[in-house]
Amino acid sequence: MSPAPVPAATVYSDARARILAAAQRLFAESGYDSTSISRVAQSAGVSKANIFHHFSSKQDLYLEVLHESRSHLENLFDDLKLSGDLTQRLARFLDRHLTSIYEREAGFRLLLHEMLTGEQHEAIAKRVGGDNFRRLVANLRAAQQQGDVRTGVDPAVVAFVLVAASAFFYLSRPVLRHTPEAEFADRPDHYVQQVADLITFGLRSVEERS
Amino acid sequence: MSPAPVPAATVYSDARARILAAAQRLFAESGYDSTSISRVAQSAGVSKANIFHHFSSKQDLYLEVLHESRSHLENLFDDLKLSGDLTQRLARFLDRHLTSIYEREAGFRLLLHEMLTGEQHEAIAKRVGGDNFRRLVANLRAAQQQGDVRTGVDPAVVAFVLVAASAFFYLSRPVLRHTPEAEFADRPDHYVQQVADLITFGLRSVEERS
DNA sequence: GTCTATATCGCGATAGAC
DNA sequence: GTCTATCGCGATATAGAC
Repeated sequence: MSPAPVPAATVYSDARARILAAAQRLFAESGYDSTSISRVAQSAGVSKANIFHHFSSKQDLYLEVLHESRSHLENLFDDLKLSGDLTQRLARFLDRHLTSIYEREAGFRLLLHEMLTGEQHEAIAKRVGGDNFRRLVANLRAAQQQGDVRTGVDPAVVAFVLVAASAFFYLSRPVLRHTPEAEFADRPDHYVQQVADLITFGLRSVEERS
Repeated sequence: MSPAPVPAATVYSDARARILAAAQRLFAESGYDSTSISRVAQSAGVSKANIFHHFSSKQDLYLEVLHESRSHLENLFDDLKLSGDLTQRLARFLDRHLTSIYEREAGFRLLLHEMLTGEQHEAIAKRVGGDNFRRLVANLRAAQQQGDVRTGVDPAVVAFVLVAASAFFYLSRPVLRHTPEAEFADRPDHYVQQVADLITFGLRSVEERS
């Protein structure tokens, strides 16, 4: 008996997936308008017409890419609930967050493009910000109620500054590499540790503390 | 005697200036490729051909806009050398920085576009980052040597986090407005004060401090 | 310096063979 | 599902009158 043939319906061409992958890379690099269907086709190894077979329009292709990317960004933030002292917990959070950004660089760049020029702000807030940010704020609020974090600080602001420290580090890095003062540009570990230390202990000299 | 006519050479048309202004606004809103010469012409109230009379190409127009914007961004950071306690100095710095961003919003958006997709990173570092960032780091280093800031923190990292806190706040604001946890999105004063407080004192509860 | 008219190109999208 | 060929349009850029 010959092996049962794979049912025809499941022998999908991978063209669609290759198109999505190529489109994500190119949209992420240069944004929507700067990316032509021709280049996507060339990069994916298919014809232009084939793209319009799988997607009804360029907009449709872009929205599918965006949708896929948003799903992959849903776990962009790690939970902060880790053992150890606060500085190490924050350093670990920042390290994971930065690592996540680089691991999902294309998706993250799409997100930045959308924040700068797009009009999907509500969708981003719901799908990316929503759960991630909510959990992070909740973690900080819990730490505050346990006395690990002093009262008076707004957990949402702290959460945002943590995210900003990683995200803007990614965005600025090419510029920082040409800034002599910013030696930390090539030392993400040092940067992460410094930020965690800064936020945990503050700037004040020890003798000044009340 | 009739009044002396204004010398012809000085009766410049303001078309060039209007083109530059319109181009800056449109490039800032949507980026390079999404902005057509036709729209710039329409917005500036001149013909397409007139734009090519004043500028040799679209690229040339964009580079002139970028050059002009960079000049106006040179004083984006205020000096930190202000009297008062450290928290208030930082709050004031952040407030002025954020105000500068909104006052020069178009130029700042162009900068973000370039950071995300451009290849002018070295020029940005030299013209925008350079002096601004250098002075800020120098201020912090001086405060450190005077004992106002504890040893162990890297002044460059602190400077960067301050900048990131303002810049990423601007970039994220449209998304934050749709994020229930981020009430500070509509309260920049509160946000600025919280960040200054956070960085000066850190997160630790008072009884934990060594 | 400013315009109208036009050239030329590459874009998104479609038609239709295989 | 995939291709070649093509359409129609708007893009950057140019020519030349005023």
